[in-house]
Amino acid sequence: MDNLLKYIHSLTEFSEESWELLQPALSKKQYKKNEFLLHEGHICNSLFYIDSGYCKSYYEIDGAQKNTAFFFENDIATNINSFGSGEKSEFNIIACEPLAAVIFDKQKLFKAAKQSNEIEALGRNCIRMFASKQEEFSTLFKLYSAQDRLNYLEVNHPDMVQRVSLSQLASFLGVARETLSRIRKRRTSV
Amino acid sequence: MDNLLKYIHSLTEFSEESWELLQPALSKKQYKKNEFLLHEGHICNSLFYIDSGYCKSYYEIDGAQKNTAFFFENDIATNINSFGSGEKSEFNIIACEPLAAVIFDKQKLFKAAKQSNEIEALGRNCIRMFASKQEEFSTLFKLYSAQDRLNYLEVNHPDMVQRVSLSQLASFLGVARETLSRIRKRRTSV
DNA sequence: CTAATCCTGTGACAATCGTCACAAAATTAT
DNA sequence: ATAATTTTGTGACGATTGTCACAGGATTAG
Repeated sequence: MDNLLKYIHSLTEFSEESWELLQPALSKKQYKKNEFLLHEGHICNSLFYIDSGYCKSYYEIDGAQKNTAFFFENDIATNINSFGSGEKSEFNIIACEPLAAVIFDKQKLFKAAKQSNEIEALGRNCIRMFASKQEEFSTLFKLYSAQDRLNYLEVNHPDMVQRVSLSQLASFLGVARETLSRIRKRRTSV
Repeated sequence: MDNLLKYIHSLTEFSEESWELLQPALSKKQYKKNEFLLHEGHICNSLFYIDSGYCKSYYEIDGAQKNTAFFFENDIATNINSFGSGEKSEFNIIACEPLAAVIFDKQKLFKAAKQSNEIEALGRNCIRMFASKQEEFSTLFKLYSAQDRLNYLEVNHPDMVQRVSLSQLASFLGVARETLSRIRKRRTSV
């Protein structure tokens, strides 16, 4: 829980009392590689704080996996729409490596938030961070070419480029596997 | 303010008392066409509830406008990252038509939120809606081709396709103006 | 260690897209 | 109403991308 506490302190003011109040909403869980954190068709009632390892969200379309996000250490993974609205998730979240997460239970989190403004503020900040991240990646597609998007990731999210395989990165960047391979070749030779 | 009140009620429980408490944070403003709601380089300290008309956010890159979002009646427009973090905005928000907005002032909104859990919840819901929307459009690029993205907009956001000109829509869909014109031609002839 | 599986690179070719250029159509301003 | 401006359509052409196919390399499972 040490990493989580540090993470929380980096986001917002947080007293020891709030931390105690938050405990009932938290649980640790280990996932094996390829184990699901969230299944398509299920309702997302959790926020997943990633303590170690990483996971991805993906849609299954015509039998192919289309990756829409990667979540690493100190990220919060969730389906923000399903979590907020209670609707079924249209995508999956799956561990890409052995993964350790701290799970925030929605109901218990809301109960705790009512008892502490700091917990309330924490929740708001998590959602805001999530929104900023979505905006960032959404903007990439409108401003840049596929090649520029790869550049951007290499500069701003080098960890992602290093840890995620080319095949996995391709759908995230909105191009075919082969195209990403050729882009990389063009880039390195220049 | 009638529309705003309806909008709030559609999102969350909201007592008359909360409504009264919220008033000091609100102000109405009319914008002319091409007037800025938010300027690049400025800090975003407002949420803009769009009462009538519509606006867009865009980056200015190499002298060209790259549109990243459109906000219509009953939408909240803002730079969620700048609003939350206090950093300068990297993009502009500009009225595309004569526009009437209700502006939420950040400082006063936070003050009001401390006095009412319902206002607090409203703020959280607005951010969540914003995050969902970003996620929706971000996903489009990873799952679909340019043609499919246009299809999606026509089905799920017909108002946008109707009200926004082709040139404006193009950068939002991540393609050149000419390409969008040809995609539309292909589509209608099939 | 060996076999099976997965990942990456690459060739070929057609489809799509970006860019430049210009004309027609639509909209806006005076 | 007329002129000015903006928006849209389209041709040409080169660049980029998707798709199919296959081979070599890396990784994983047993």
